[in-house]
Amino acid sequence: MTDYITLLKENDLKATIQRTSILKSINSMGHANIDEIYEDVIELHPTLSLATIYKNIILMQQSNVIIEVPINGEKSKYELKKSDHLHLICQSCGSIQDREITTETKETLMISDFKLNTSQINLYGVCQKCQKR
Amino acid sequence: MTDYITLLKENDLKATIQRTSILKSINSMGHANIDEIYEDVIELHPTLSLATIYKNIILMQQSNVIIEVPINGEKSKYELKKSDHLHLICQSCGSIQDREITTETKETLMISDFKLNTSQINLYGVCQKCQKR
DNA sequence: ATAATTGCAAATTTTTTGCAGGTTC
DNA sequence: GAACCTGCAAAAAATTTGCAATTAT
Repeated sequence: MTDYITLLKENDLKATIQRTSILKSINSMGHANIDEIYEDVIELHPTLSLATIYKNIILMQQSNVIIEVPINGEKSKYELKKSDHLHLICQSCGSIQDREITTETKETLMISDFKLNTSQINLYGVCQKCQKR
Repeated sequence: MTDYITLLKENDLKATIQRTSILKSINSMGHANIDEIYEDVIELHPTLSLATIYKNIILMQQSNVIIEVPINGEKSKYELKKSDHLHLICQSCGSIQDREITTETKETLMISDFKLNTSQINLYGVCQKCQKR
């Protein structure tokens, strides 16, 4: 089980209940936007405020504890920082799946004269489940 | 020179001055968010309202005349629909460059059990100009 | 002539801010 | 104990809506 307290401290953030709750919530959903996090988190902590979520999402993003996943026509979602991966976004059911970015893909994305920092690959389409309907 | 009137009519949208102005504006900037479009467009059409821009961005997106480009930590930008390409986003100066998506890259992104529709590839890093500083 | 579009003002939604009280280290 | 964090309420920013007047076809 991931130790959110350690994760936060390693990044010079105080380990508050609010922060560990937000991280736990994001992790359980995989990818979630502000409202989804809020709805989830107040189940256990009814007094946790939206303002606190906004403030912490910004902070934890700056510390690279979480990553923003902007999505066409929707509010950005957030995920825990993990190794490089791409997103399969189903336009039918909205589900998001992670997939490894292969070394071959990475190689084809090397571009001269551009010092690559992070890549963001979102593939929009129809997931397996929805294809079967 | 692109003919925005034809483009709009082909997509069953009436060719109003407001719409052609918005398209012209997006094209001249390459990529622009709502506010940038507004600032640009009122130079020539001071009465064109923000509400009209919002309404039309949504409409023209639905008709696939323009494409949303969501960007980490910023408001989405919009670009004219063109052939598949990826974005090089400079984290230093904010510039956005288009690059062709090579067939090799496309091949490595074929994923079984996922019916791919559109792909969105944003590479964040430092552009050539900024590297030289 | 008809149906669609515009611009305005108002309403709604989303995000940010300031600060007193509480918590973490 | 010092510095930081929270929750509230209020402020600011972003987006949407309704409608009368105008415009495109």
